[in-house]
Amino acid sequence: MNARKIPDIIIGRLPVYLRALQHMADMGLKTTSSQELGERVGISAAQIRKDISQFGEFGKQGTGYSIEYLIDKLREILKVDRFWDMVVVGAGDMGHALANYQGFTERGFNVVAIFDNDKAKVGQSISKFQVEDTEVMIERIQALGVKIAMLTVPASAAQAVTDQLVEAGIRAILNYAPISLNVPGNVKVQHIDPSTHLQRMTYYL
Amino acid sequence: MNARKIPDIIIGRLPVYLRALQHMADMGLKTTSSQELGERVGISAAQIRKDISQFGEFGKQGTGYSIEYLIDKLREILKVDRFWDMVVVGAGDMGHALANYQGFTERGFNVVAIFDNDKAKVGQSISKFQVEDTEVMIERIQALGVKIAMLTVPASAAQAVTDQLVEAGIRAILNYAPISLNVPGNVKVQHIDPSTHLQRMTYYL
DNA sequence: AAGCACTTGTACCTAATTGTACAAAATCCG
DNA sequence: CGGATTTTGTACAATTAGGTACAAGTGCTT
Repeated sequence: MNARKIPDIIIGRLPVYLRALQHMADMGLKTTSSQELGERVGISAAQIRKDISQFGEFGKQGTGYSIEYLIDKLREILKVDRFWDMVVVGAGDMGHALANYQGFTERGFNVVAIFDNDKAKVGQSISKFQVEDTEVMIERIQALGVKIAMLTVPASAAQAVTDQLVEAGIRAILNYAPISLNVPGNVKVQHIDPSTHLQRMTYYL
Repeated sequence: MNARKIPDIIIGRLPVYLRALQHMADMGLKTTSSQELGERVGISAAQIRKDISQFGEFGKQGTGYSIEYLIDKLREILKVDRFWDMVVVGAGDMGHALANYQGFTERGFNVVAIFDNDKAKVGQSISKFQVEDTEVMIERIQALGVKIAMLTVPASAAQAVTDQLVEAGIRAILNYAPISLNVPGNVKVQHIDPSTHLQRMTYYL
């Protein structure tokens, strides 16, 4: 992997390739081509070759890519060749769903705690966790050394909680609250807002 | 709104602007500028002006934009100046969360039914709905005339269910299953996969 | 062993996207 | 009331992203 600055748009496609490759591996496939992978993910073969070649020459002419090898390389590039601990903030329906979600493990993630500011919810069991009070959130995050948070609080509380998360040392936030968050430049945010995604499609209906 | 082909990347930003504007309106603000809006959503002022100007001259020099007026225009452009009925497919944790979610109403959406293929779940109550059998899904969707679906089934079932949805006349799918879907060109898909979003951030950690 | 089919990685080209800068319009303020 | 200030919309420039095409390597088939 070279140190040249890679565009974020390329980084955004790598997890999609990785997901498709893992699916192919699960089906018992051993090799694939940019052509085949492209058809699966809906991206041109040339685009895929160019994206992958940013990081090295992982393919073989005539044969294509070894699925297992390419998976290893992509996991290394995306730094998911390890486990990342995460906290969930907000123990509503979405917080429950995320805490229960079984799909994180095979993708390199692991929920370690869930917080809420509602005293009625604190102490409740969700999956294998007990909801903890947001009052202890900063110290708990720091003690655990967690760098990733999933935010499922109401929009009205999201920015204040975000500020706390940043203070606690969180470096990546998956934001389910329907509001744009302001964070320092060294903190990454990804937004998941169903309404926003839906509105992007209604334009075409 | 002129008929010139607008790039999808611009369409994707409009819901973000709209969300921020509605937030500002809720706070009682009457006007804003591309500068202020840009700071809120993390996009350059020039970008915002250019995006908005694709659809008309909605601002006023020296003053900026009337928030209420711009909201109206964006809702019209995105076709959310009306209500869109939606179905949820998959009555797991995520299906529950979406069926219970209170945030759709104010953004132009409305869940009307929820389906699952698990007979044990059929008949169960979620929010104000009863889970229906996927066996009747196609006819129900057609009878209701629904065009939008949210897909929360396991990855292994996702493509088969998608094919059914397309057959039923669904034109937009919000896909929560961790797999790329193949659909005809007249059907839009948006993917929401927390692991994918997370992996896009771990690269930078 | 030679020819054929397949496939990568990249050089080159084109298209799309974003940034810069400013004229023109509107408001503000003393 | 007039100059200073704000802000839009857009022309133009720069940058970024994507498409095309092909040399060269690999394996398969006969």
